[in-house]
Amino acid sequence: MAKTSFREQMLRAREDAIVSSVNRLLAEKGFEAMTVDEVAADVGIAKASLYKHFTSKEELAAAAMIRILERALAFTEILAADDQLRPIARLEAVARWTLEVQLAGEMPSLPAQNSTLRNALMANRGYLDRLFEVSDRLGAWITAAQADGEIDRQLPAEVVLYTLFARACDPVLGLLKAGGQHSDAQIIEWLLRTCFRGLVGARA
Amino acid sequence: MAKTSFREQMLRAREDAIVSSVNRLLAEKGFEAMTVDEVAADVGIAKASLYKHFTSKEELAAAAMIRILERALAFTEILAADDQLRPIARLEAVARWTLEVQLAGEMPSLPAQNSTLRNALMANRGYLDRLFEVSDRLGAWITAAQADGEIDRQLPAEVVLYTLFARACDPVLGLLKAGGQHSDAQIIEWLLRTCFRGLVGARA
DNA sequence: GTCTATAGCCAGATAGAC
DNA sequence: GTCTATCTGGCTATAGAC
Repeated sequence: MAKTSFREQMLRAREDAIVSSVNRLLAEKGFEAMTVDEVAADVGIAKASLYKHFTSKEELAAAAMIRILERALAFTEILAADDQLRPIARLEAVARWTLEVQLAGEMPSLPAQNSTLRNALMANRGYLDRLFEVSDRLGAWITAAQADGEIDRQLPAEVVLYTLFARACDPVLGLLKAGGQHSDAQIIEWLLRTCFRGLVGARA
Repeated sequence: MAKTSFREQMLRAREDAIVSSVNRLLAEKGFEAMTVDEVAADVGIAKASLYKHFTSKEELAAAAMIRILERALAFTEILAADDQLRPIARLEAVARWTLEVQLAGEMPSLPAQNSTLRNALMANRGYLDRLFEVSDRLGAWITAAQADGEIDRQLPAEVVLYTLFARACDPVLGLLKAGGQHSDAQIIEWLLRTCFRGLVGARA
């Protein structure tokens, strides 16, 4: 098996620090507004050193996207391990998790259409593999929840899946948070409610 | 009254053409990805001529945002004129209208946080006035619909308003449209359904 | 007010010493 | 692998002739 030298550990730690900075800056300002100089300054190294680890700005962002997808995968593992949970409860838990990540300022926003970032991601096997894996897991829970009658059977699973992804970077959270009038917990409850029960609300 | 010379009519027509191009390009690629050269080429005039009409790229975008808000205002006028419509029906009609505009490729996306565009818009009286006017009208319908029990009373009107604004540029529509599997009408029905009734759907 | 040509700037990427 | 210094290209904005 591969020997992990001290040198390599340091390298990993540094790359981890880089990805953390990128992740935060992506969440804060988005891909276009984030500059590589900023990232370097935030990490505390020279810009040229960044390019020894990642060959382009797009690859930097891709690393952050991959990390958040892996965090999502890890969370779904935890949910999957609890066999008491019904599919709808798992979906709600995932949605809640995405909102919490967003509130923590750690959710990089979805790539805009037709950007250089989107092209890079669509050509990045590591990103796509993880995206598909997350989609597969959620997709299975969605169809199961529809079988239970807990998710609208008239909606294609695709629509439900895309909606959950979109809510993970819903600007509504940022707007409410910026207002400063409400607690984080309250905001999350409202957004979960509008996501699953709609603006109309419960009609039990 | 002000005389509208032929010269001035031509000027208005040209500015109108400019704003149309900007609007379409904003919807297609967003503010950062859109270049002034592109706008000029699309309109068919030189870039320097653009700057005789609008003093900056931000002002170009602001003009497009103002136009879409005025279109929204005009649509609310029509709805307000029909006194048979209940508040919830008006809100649904507005939501449907925003989706139709989005499908037509005419909905400029919401300004990202902390961008130069956001700063410019927040300092633009014409934009803010219209934004507030739209918000006021929708706000009145929202509280009325809540009084009717047709919109969730547990949600602050603010949350409902922000959600409607956010759905006007929901990436889900673009994803479904890009898939090419479904008709425009079908996509709109699904998105309206998830917006008002949530992923859980009707439980009548 | 329209054009061509260009200034000025900024950000992504690289050279080359250590 | 890290640094400083620099290259390069693209974009906003403007000068100046007509």
